[in-house]
Amino acid sequence: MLDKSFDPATAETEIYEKWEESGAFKPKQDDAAEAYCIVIPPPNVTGSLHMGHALNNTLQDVMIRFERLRGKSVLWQPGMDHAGIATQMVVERQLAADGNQSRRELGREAFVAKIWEWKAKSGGTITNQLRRLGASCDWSRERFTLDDGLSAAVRKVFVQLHKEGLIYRAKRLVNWDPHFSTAISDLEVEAKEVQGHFWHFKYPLEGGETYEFPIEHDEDGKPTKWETRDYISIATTRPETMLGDGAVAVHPDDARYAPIVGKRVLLPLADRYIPIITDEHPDPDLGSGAVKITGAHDFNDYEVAKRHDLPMYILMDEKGCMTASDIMPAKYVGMDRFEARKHVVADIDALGLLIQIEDKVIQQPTGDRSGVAIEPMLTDQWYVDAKTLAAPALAAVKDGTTKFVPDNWSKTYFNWLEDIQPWCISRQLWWGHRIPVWYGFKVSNEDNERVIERPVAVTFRAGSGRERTSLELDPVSEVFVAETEDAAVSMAETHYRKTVFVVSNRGEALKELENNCIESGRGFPIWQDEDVLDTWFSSALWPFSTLGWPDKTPELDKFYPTNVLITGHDIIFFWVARMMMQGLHFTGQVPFPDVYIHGLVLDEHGKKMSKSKGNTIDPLGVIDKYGADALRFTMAISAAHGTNIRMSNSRVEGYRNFGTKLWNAARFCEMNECRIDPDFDAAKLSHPLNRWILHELALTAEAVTSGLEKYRFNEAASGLYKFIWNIYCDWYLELMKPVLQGDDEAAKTETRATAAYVLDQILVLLHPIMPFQTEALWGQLATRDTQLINASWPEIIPNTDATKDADEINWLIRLITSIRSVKSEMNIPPGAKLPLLVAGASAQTIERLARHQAMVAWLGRAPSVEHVAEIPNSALQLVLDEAVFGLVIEGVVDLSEERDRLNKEIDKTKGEIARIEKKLGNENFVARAPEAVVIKERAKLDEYRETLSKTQEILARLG
RNA sequence: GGGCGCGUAGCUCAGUGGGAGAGCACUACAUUGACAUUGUAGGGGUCGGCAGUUCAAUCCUGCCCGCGCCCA
Repeated sequence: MLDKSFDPATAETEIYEKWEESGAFKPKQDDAAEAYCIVIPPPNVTGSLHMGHALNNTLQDVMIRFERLRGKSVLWQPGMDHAGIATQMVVERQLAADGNQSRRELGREAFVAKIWEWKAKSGGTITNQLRRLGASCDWSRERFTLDDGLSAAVRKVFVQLHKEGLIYRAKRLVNWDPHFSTAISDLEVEAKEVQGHFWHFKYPLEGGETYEFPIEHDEDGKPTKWETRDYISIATTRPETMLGDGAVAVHPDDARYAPIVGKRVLLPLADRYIPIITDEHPDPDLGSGAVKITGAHDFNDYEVAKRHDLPMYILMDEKGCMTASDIMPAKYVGMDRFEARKHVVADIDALGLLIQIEDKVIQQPTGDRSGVAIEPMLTDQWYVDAKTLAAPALAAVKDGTTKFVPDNWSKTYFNWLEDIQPWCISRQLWWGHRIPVWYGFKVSNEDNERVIERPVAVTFRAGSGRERTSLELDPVSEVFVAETEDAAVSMAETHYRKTVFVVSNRGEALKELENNCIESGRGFPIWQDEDVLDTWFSSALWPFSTLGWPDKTPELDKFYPTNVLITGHDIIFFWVARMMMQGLHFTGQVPFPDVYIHGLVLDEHGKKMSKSKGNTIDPLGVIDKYGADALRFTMAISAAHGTNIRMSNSRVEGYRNFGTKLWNAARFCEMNECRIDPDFDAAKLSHPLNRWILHELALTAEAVTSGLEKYRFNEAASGLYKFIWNIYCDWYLELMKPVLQGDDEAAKTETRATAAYVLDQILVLLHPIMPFQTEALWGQLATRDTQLINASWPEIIPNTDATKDADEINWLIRLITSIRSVKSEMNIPPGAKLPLLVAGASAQTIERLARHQAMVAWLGRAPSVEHVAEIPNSALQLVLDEAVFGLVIEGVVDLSEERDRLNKEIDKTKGEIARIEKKLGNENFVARAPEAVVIKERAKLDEYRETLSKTQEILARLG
């Protein structure tokens, strides 16, 4: 006997372990079975399950379980990425909290060892949380982006792209995060609106020159009043960068400044002269229309500086502190940039050159992890030629090889890829894939021994004095790009034609040089690039590196390309585009033909959930309270194409109740000895009730199947909800009761078997969305040697002959509903047993009434049915198709109430008739609408007219 | 400024070129046998506004109003 309800807390873990232990999550070993594969969008190793994960993984698991039930050989490939910055941050914080040495004090090797320790202990909590959700990943194949195999793939890709000229080193402006002291990608920068200021400064013209500047204008914009100025007014939101200005720019059409274009101004504080140039960039209507140009610290200015070949002065070190003492007065050196800002403003003011300070809301570029203001910085970094790789990735979506679902997201994808910038892939971190590049000194050609050592061209030096190879423009390095250190050494040896040895960095190499390593015969030192690769560089390979690439593994052969990537739209740039680019380049195939983009999970007020807002809902809390199935069902039924999901406990509670409803239906079946009959044959059913429910089941199975095939999770879920609750529970089980209490043994046997069969199929159909409870029922309702997770998806073809049965049962349902409705409207207790009269019934109705008398008696509370010539006024009357029914009540009918009720019916019917008559009265409609539509309308009109006249007759007879 | 999307019942949201739907909430009634994590019945909407296409528009097109997200 089943318990009164399902207890997720005790059952779910047990069920999950059984699945996993039985090997149910591994792909079926059957060469004939079609392959189906999804790679998980790897969660971050520091991550813990949030609602976005819950949605994302529910949908993946629904597809995985669905296809597994359909008999495919299914692989859901799980794993995590190493999340360079995030992980380093977590461990650094932990070190600090525990009062340990800092990262720098520990040194690279020891620090990385600490991170591995951390990972072993607390990394990957999310994988256990995914188990709570019911995710049926093949955990035996779990991968991590820093695994040996995946790391080898990363190195191979780097080396090959470099050989092909698609990876190169360049000095460009990057987004620099001064907190983490690393470059970050555009996508890791958020524009945050903050209250800032617009500082207006005077830059005096060289030699005290003056010009006439218009200060008043007439209606046509013509200047009417001028003043004499010996300066140009500029405005800036970042005063500290003025120390690195290379010019002042004005728009070429800006007549106000025409007289002074080409002249020079004195840059205050820095005491340099800089030119006034023209460029399209300044907006004449913004501020004074004159813009200071700081090429090394602003993306727009950088472009201007390049166009005009202006000098670019690097003002800050990796921590955002002022440096470069040859450019600026010594007093600023070492100051934090915001401290320097205060001083610069004060000093300008002291010179009498501060015009005004305006309040201004500014879009502050902010590091999404660090939360500090991003500093555009001119540095040497490694870049991927993303534009070249993007071309095939764009084409594959344009020609439909890969489809976005819903399709409108392809536009987002196109917009980004069409305007893609070179992808900066180096990060100044310690946690990640070390860049497989080794450097050595350049040597002169003559003797191939004399090292050419020149000072670096641009002083960008770590505040700590630490050597930073990759950050310096270093034209004196030889570069050896290789997959392994051994390969790099042998490349270098070939190059130098001498022995080569590896040191840890350039400083070490210089020391070796001083110690005459070459002369002594020890050979040439080389050292590896100290930087690591962007985490996304490895994630981009995920769909094939996890399957074993570059080895030709059976898994790669069988499961690549994968079938679908399921993810959120915020990740189109991060994942989808990059996986497409690398997948196409290295395998020649798209990584997935479908990309399903789901919405975001919002809080109940429609706001994005975020820790800082404190409006997050913990999915594990929801699972604890309502069970994983309820959460999953909520996610699935809410996942309509193109919509976000508002999460609230009341919804989850509702779907938990749905689960309980099914549980109790199963319990009812069990109590009534509805057991699976191995010889059950759906085609041989004779009772209309059973033929009808099979028909409804087939329609549902079809709807669920096609819903899931189209990633219309909400349609699949709501189809199941309606069938299970509103058809199977509300009607089938109710209509079944009188059958089971009757004395037709054959009908009882057939009905019991049908009830059990339909319930069994329900469990299969619902399993992808509610795996735990369905598995529990599957195990408890029958003794069997299989788990539901491995059952077979129903292949039911809707029975076209069932229309007659469907009409009949639907008629029965309408009759019972009408009886209940009349009683309710007339304030008669629903339990009151009223004999039923019927007049004008057709042969079919007479037959149906006879056949289903027990059901009418039970659900309609009608102890008897009597055919009469005319329904007397002493009964409540209702019209159903051709027949009129009467409910015999005790005592006298309240005629005025009865008239009101009938009049209401009449008004309703009249409204319908008027609407259809108007339509049919339109000649154009009859002439142009499809014939079927016209016929349908005419038939409806006839029905309504019949109902109307019958109801009017009843009313007339009431007097 | 560019792109995407949204506006349908009190709330949250599906949906469709041809009779406006669900869940929750609400009202009334019911209740010892599958289920109160329930049942039955019911009220409630000019489908944001204006114009156009069409025999027919909540749905297609354009404009407007309001809102959200992404990119610059």
